[in-house]
Amino acid sequence: MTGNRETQAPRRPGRPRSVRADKAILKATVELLAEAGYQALTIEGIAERAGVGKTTIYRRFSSVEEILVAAFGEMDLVIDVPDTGNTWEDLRLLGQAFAGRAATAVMFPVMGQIVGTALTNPAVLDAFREHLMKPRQASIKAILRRGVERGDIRADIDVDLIADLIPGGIIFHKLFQLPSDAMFAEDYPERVLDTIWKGIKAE
Amino acid sequence: MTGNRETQAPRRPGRPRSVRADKAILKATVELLAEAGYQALTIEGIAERAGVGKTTIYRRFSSVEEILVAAFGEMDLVIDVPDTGNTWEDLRLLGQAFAGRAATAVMFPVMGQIVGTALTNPAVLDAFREHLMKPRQASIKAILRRGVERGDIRADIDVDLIADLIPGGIIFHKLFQLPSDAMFAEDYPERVLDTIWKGIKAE
DNA sequence: CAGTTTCGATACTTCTACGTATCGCTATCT
DNA sequence: AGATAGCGATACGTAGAAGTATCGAAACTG
Repeated sequence: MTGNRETQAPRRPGRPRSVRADKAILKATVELLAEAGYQALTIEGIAERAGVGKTTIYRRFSSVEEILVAAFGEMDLVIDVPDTGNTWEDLRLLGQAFAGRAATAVMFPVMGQIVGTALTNPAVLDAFREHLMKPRQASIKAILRRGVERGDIRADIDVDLIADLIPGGIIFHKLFQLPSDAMFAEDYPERVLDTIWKGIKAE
Repeated sequence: MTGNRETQAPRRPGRPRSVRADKAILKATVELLAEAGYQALTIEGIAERAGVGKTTIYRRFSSVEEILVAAFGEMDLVIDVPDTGNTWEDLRLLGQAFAGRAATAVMFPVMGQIVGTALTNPAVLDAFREHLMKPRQASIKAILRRGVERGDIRADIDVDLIADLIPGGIIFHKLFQLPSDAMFAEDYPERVLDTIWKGIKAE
């Protein structure tokens, strides 16, 4: 068997691309984004931070947006879904984790800027949604479905919609209700949950 | 009475600032933002569009962000609150108007970019929130309070929270659930409302 | 009318990032 | 060993916008 060159490893001649550089580029991109925001994302800045030549980046990507899409693509994060046996409590824990992480960081402005780029480059937002948001919503859905099975939650609810409503209410509050420098009230996620709960609980 | 120079009209000598230029600058800024997004907002671009010299802008503002804050400050928009006599129907109309306007325009990316600037300049987001978002939420609150008075809605609900939840659920869905190029399902605001309604209706 | 300030226009310097080219070196294939 | 392609580094030209300076004209005050 000699003819496996095209199927598995095309193996062009010459020095292979550095896997180390691959990783350094994506890592530097994410770090810069988290620390300094979207506007700090320049090819030159990424190259410097990654300890990599600009050429090395241009050989792989042709724009910052392409790098971001690739970085998000490797991020499929795993959310550990709480399972206390109590559906309400599971949702509360998830909501609080969500709010806590969000309140801390540069996360929200960055999310805003990602949404902002959708005007010229939808791919970035699409990748963000697919790899960063979907897993979070999937964990909410998992809890909701479990609640339905247990009989805690009515079977006729729209799981997808509830999974929008919980994080949506929390995020919207932070973005467009609270002053920029304010934190969440500690019990806010719980209050959101309380209101929604009345609309979805069984009986 | 001779000494009113400081209280009313300081009236410096020389040619007065052109009110026409004032308006043209703010108008051009808002139009550029709506048509081309935040990144198109440059002093030079605004000056050209407003038919005004750069000097004229720098005499009034020292950054694009300052112009934006001023522009938002003049925008206190009046939302006409529907009053059909039916609380649920009032909310549905408002939600649909909201979603309709949002689906059309550059509105969301722009909102995203405004949120994004909060990282370096909270004043812009604060002005946006104060003058653009608050009036919308005020109209939701007005409907909710009327509903409570009518006895359609339970008296112990958290009006502020519900006023976050309705637009929050709708916006979040558009931003982080739908693919970039997708429109709202026509009945989405209504479905959001249905779910929340179960948690707030009287009896 | 004299004095003052703003007007729009234009020119100018500075800065930042882009994208390309070139360097000597290195890693891998045949 | 020789060919090939990637490596980091550096230098370069280009482009867009920032911010400043200067101009003659215009709009007010006293």
